[in-house]
Amino acid sequence: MDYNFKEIENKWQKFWNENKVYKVDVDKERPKFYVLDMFPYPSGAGLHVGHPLGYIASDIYSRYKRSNGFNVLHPMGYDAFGLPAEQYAIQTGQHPAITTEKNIKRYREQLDKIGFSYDWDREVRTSDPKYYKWTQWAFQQMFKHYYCNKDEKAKPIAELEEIFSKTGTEGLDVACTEKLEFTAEEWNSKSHKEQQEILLNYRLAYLADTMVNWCPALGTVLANDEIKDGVSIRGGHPVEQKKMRQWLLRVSAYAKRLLDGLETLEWTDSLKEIQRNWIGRSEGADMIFKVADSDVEMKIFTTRADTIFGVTFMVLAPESELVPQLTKPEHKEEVEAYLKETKKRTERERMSDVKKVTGVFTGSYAVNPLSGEKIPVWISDYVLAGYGTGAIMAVPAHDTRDFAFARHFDLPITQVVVPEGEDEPEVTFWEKGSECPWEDAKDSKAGYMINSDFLNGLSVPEAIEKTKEYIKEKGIGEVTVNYRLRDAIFSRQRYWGEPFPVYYKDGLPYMLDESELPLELPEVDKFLPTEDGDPPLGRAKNWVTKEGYPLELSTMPGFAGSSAYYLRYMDPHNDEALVSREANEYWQDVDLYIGGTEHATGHLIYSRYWNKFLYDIGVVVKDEPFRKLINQGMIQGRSNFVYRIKGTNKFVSYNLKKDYDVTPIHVDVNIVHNDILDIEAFRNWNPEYKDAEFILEDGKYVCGHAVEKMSKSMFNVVNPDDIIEQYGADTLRLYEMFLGPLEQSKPWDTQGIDGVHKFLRKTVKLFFDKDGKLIVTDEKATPDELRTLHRTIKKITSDIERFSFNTCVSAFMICVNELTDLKCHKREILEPLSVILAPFAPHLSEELWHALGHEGTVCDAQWPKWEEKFLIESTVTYPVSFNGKMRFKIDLPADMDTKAIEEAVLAHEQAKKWIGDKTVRKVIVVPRKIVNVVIG
RNA sequence: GCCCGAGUGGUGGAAUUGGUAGACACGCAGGACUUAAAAUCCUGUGGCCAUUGUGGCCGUGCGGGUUCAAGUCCCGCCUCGGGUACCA
Repeated sequence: MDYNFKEIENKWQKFWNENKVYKVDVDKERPKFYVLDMFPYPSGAGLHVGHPLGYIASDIYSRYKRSNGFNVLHPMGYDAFGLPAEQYAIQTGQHPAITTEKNIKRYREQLDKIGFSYDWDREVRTSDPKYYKWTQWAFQQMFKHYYCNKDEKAKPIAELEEIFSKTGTEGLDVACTEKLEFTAEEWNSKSHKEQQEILLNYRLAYLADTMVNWCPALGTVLANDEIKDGVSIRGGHPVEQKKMRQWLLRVSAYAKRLLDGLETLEWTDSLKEIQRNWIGRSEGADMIFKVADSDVEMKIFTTRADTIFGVTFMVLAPESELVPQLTKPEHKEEVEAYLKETKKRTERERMSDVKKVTGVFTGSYAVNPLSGEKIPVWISDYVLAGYGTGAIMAVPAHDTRDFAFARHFDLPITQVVVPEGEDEPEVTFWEKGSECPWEDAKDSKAGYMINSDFLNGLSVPEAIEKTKEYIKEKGIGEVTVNYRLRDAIFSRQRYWGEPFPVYYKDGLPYMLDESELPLELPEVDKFLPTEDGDPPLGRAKNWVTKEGYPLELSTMPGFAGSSAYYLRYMDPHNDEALVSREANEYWQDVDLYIGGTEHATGHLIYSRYWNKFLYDIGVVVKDEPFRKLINQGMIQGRSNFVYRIKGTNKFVSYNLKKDYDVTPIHVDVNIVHNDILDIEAFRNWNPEYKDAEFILEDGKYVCGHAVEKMSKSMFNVVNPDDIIEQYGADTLRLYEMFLGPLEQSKPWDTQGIDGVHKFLRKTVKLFFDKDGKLIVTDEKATPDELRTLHRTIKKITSDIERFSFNTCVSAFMICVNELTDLKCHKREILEPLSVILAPFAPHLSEELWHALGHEGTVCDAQWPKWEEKFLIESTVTYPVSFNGKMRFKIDLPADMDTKAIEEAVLAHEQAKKWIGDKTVRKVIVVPRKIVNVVIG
């Protein structure tokens, strides 16, 4: 029978749909399993062949789990707010909701063709008011909570107000923007407005004046993870620093828990490492340096307090609040000029000339708390205001940046660590006027201390310990931990996002009442900023509350809607809560999450933060949202080239091009087969090539190729619809898996797809003859057939468990090849085979399952168990090596003991040849594996 | 610079705890069927040498090491990919 995949796939997709085969509900009788795909942004280009890779893998795993008796939640939805639809709206005037709807429709059509087991009744869209009601709600909850460091937990802001009114900030240990100090009396005597201003310092969602990444081309602020190399990831536009009043989320409050939580997760080490680096924990000390002839104190953060005797100057960030206090009148002009200069430099410029050393002296001197020495205080933009305290102690002998700065401004250098493996040099101090003995800062991770008073002779770790103790004792500092993780800027000056449920009264923000949620996105005449530079929402009519108070004009960023979508899938139609207690207690968390690694520092940090907050306020039962996470690799494009001889319309074949001066030109991969150009199709492809001439080799035009990003401009986009049209969805599914390990990036090359398609046809042939008649018999299976089947069940089961889907496909091919050779058409073998094939090729398996006489879906068939008894063989073929080199094979009984094996091997005719006149020194026998004879 | 990860035939890749390197597929070559082509089926296919046949040597980025045995473990390098970058 012909393998009529079109008919089969249409038939069963219809069946699944009509019978709601993939609908799931809470079922306390069965264990749950939650498999999630990172939901897509529905772009105008539609899906290419790289997108479904992860979806196919998760679908296989979902079906496998279902067959093993689990109640599997496997939903899909759309991350529907976003810049491209809005940029398109700006250009064309078409409302982004319309564009988005259209794109979603196309995505859905494409997804449906692949045969996924999604429960579409649970679909969510982040741009749906019913959905974003809960995004807005969560934001309001963050506004209403603060973070208590002692209990490591979010708490209601009302509790903080009570603390303030009773004891002020005395003994307070909470997350805040700025450390404030006031008494209860002071708090109680403040006006309501003043109190509200102060509370913003503590709220988890707060409004603050902050330096932001402003992208003029997009007209909006961007978060750190939305920028790379100083330009926006979306569109590649330049970004500059600007101070603006913005909403922020106090993600930094959760830094410790976000870091510690990683230990409990089954994520790849590399992904955990990326998150660890992003969170950036460093242990060190805050130390106080007094300023000479002044009451001012400088607080600095250092991880190397032990090098304090090597400090020869101090540096402040230009933005530091201490700058005006420490600038002496005679240096004022110079300092102000420098500050003006640094402000002008955008982030991008700062990056492009990293090596350029700039700075200015304040005129002040600080006093080293240990040595009592007076050292100059400088200002330089190599010190960041946002990290630590915005001030450092400089140890030029052991820090590259400090060293460069010292050399540039001729500041003295004192070596305090002799690195491991080096001898103590004669000269350990340098100052202006003599030749500098060093070319660069010396490594100081390991070694011993010199020029350091009571630390002299100690090893580096000992010295760190001793200094910490010392500064604690003397009260000149405290041991602290610093995190690199910044609070997330949460405002975007754009239209197509969630409106903030916020209004303003007397310049202060207030939350709308929960009953007024969702606050729906208003209509605007244009999707551009207003003439006054307000965001697009400034164009909306009546964008005010019932009482007439103005509403917030910014909208929320992309990560807002994706931060809790996995919770909403558990209970997608609930109007009373983000997720009901019952649904959340049943589904708990995501057991398996599959998606791209590009979300490592964005979505995967924010949603962990979001989830932890919801956990703190009792909305969800799990502290971490994604227990196991797999990053699927990228599918790259495989481009093809033709070579045009310069100045002509003549093209020369790949292996002949070296004799000509040619320009390589991308050619559509869809008109190239196995690197051979379809010349007719090429002439029709572009009018420019209508009259093209060719220099052929062996009568063919051979194209060149290269692996590049899959994109329209490279003409290497392969559309899953085209593959399905030609080979069917089951072939597409198998081939995507067959390409290689899931986590690995690999180029898409349609060559080779024939192999898996042939495999499916061969499978069909085990069931039907060439007239389409079922030839399956009820005959008893032979040991060989049973061994093939059970070996395959074992291999497939264990390979699915370790997400090795490519080897599964090979195992199926081996199985079908063997059964074909055995001419096996027995139900006893073929029925279990159709069940284990179902996760990979669900359409064909469903067809075969029904052909075998079953009524219900193959999805609910019990996963077969392999039995070891069928795998046992009576003889083992031992490879026999001599000095580690395999020379011949010998068949021996499986239960033969070591001694007998040794004798049998040595008695073998071939063994004599290899031993020759040499002596047998040793014989190693690994039962059922190998024999190695050591001769010499 | 720092931190991860990876280098295996012409190609994608396999080898799960150190135990027959190259499974499975693509491609290529030869053959069968066919008027022909497509499809299908069969055979061969890491390199080098030798050959009537049996065969031999080399071989998992490079150089060392551990081991009876190394693609797999250890040390040093090279190349590519990813992350991050004035983070004190």
